[in-house]
Amino acid sequence: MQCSKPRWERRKDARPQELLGAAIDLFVERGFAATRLEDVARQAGVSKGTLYLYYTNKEELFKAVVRESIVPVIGEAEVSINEFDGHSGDLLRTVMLNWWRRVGQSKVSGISKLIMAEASNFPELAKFYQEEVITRGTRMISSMLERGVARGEFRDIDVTQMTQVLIAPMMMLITWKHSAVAPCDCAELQPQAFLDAFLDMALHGLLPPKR
Amino acid sequence: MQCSKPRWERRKDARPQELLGAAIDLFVERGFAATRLEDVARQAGVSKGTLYLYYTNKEELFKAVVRESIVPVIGEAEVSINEFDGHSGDLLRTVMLNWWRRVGQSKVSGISKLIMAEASNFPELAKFYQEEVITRGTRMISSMLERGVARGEFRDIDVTQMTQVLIAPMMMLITWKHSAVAPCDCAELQPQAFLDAFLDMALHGLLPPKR
Amino acid sequence: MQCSKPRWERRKDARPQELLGAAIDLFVERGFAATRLEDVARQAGVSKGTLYLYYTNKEELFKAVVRESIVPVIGEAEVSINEFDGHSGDLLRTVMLNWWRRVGQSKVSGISKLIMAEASNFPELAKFYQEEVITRGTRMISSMLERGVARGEFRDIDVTQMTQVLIAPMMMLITWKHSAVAPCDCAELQPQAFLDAFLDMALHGLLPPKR
Amino acid sequence: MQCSKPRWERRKDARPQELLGAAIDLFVERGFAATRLEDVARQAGVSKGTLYLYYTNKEELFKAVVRESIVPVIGEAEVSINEFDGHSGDLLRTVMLNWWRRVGQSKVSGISKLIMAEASNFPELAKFYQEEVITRGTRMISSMLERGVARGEFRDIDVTQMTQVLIAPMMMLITWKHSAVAPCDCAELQPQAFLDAFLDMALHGLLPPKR
DNA sequence: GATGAATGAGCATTCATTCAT
DNA sequence: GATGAATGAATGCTCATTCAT
Repeated sequence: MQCSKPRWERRKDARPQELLGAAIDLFVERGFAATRLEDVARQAGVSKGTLYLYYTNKEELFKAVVRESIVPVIGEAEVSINEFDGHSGDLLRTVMLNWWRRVGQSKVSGISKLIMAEASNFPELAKFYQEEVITRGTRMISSMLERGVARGEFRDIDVTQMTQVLIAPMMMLITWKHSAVAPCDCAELQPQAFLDAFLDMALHGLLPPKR
Repeated sequence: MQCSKPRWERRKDARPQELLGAAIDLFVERGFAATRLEDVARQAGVSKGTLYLYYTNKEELFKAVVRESIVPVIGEAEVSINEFDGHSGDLLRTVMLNWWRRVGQSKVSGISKLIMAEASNFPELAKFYQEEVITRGTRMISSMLERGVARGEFRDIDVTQMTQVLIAPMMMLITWKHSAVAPCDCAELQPQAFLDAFLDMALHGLLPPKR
Repeated sequence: MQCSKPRWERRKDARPQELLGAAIDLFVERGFAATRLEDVARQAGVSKGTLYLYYTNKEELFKAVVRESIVPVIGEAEVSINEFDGHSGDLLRTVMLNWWRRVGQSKVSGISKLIMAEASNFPELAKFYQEEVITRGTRMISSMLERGVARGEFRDIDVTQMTQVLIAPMMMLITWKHSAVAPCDCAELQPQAFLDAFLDMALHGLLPPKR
Repeated sequence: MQCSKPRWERRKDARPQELLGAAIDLFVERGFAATRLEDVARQAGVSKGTLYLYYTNKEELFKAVVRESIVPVIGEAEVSINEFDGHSGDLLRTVMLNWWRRVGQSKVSGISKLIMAEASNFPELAKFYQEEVITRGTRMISSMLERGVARGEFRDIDVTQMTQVLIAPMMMLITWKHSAVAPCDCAELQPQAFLDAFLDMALHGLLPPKR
């Protein structure tokens, strides 16, 4: 189980990773349109031309970043939901806090923000992201709500709308985190406090009426 | 009896409105960076140069759009809050539904979305918007929460965090509306249903514990 | 010998003067190409359109400035040369120092500098200036040299070349005065010292050999 | 046996020279502000974009032209002055005639003229040129005068002023050569005759009084 | 006469993409 | 495979001049 490849060949295999790493950094920092491929190449230590050997254009590079960074997180969450068997409120809280740790706190969250910001100027990206991320993520939240309602742990809510209600603050948190403007006089967002406040309210509001 | 169209028409008084109208349309449709001033001018029926007679550059044009479209709405809301004297939950609901009618449902909402998306690439705009809109809007929500707590109509919450919790879904709704990606399989968001679901949950969660 | 015209009518007569005053200021400060007619009009207290009532375009305005400011000085010098009857060296010194007082020390000198700088981009102006100023001025210097040679007060020099030799430092002084670059480490040119040094050397060099 | 011309040719090493060559031609012909970079590129046989691969902007291109064309001449002159050991009058004559051959007679002289003309509109260029050319050139002339005075070969003159007196006609000659206006009725300047006349007079005037 | 709103050609600079080496 | 030189369309902004009022 050794790695007998010579140095430069290992490097060749590593190229896509290095490029994706540079790409995510810059996309997150500047957005899709404002990121220059020359900067991506330079940061990855290769030439502009090389970048085009691996990704046919800017959009394909971006898609690769999404596949690399976000899609796997969703897969893992789907699995953990299927395996969980406690109270649905706990499940919801766990999944959402986990998502915050894996996505919200990492630079990956910048990709989500960027998509919200720029997707309308790049329809191809919008379509891709919708299919690969949004739809699957939404279905995941909905399934937890349905589980809670079915098990009598949640009120009888409008699942479609409540799904969006639950997603919205998480996405907004991300947006604020990456956006130069935010609704707080203080210099820093306090995401954890925000999440606590939100989940507290939300789970409180989802509980079925006491008999 | 000829009526040859003059090369141009002198419309000094109407021009700013025409230009702002064209500008808001295009800014909302394409974002700040992607909007070409030549297109704004053409849509307003004037030449590129004319636009510069009224606004010194792209950023000033954008600021004028904000002053024209968003700032007044905030002013009105501030007034109506001061005059209200019923239950704070009703006040909150009223103000937020009203904001949705005035901003969310109009193209003005596109400006808010655009700012979240692009502010970090245009620090000057970020600063302007933060001061003119975000800070004032945030203070407005907070004051309603404080009123509710003071009058014993709300639980004793963390006002700062809860303010953000309340703002988040509204902003997210706007973002989705303008974003080409959104967490719904259906073709259309249902903002009204979303708002109902959210306010329902939020006001439910804010109520003080029954004695 | 009163001036019975009403206020606004006197003003109308004064317009050309006001415009020329503003024009010379700005041409001297920024050069021909870089001067904006809008600024000239504003400084003269009129509208852009008005300027075009008096001067058909930028070049004509400039010509008027030259006619107003430089041409008369040459006329006066020609007269005073004809009337002088002392030693030609004294005449030369007198005329050149006088020219420095009338032109070099006033903003008029900026026009000469500007012409040297920009004439090649505006052939029409070059032609005009050559005819109205350069040729006449040159002839004037030459005539003094010829007078000196004829009267045995100067060596038997190449008049054409010496004319240029005498003109050159005066023009250069003007150029430096208006030029942002100059061959002195000190902050200020000392035109008077420069002139003294030059005339000293020149008149010394023009004297006929002592028998 | 076809020989279709490629869309472009890769000439990295030659490009800077080609671009500088085109740049100096056009700067000299039209001045700094009036030279369009697109024309420079076209004359060098490349596209606009290529120019920016080598020079970050118009000012840097201009600085490169100066470094390429004028600065070396000054360096050489400084060396030859240090090595000379005859009469200071001969040194002065030699250096100035040499400068005329190397700068005055070539298109390089156009750059000096251009600077005098436009420096005040481009402060950055003025500063650069002052430091790289004017100051060094001035120091060079002064040092020759000081040498002459110290060795008793020149009168005891005001070196600072005389330095300017000597520089002035040389610069003026250049200005006239490139200026579309000049104090001669004939179509052509006769720089050589002018220089002879001037140096004759100047060196004559610098000699110490005969005992 | 006066005004100033309107025009539109003009220019420096950027950057995704191509392709000869 | 890798390089990076070259391309050229795109865009914000300026200003002399025109002309309806």
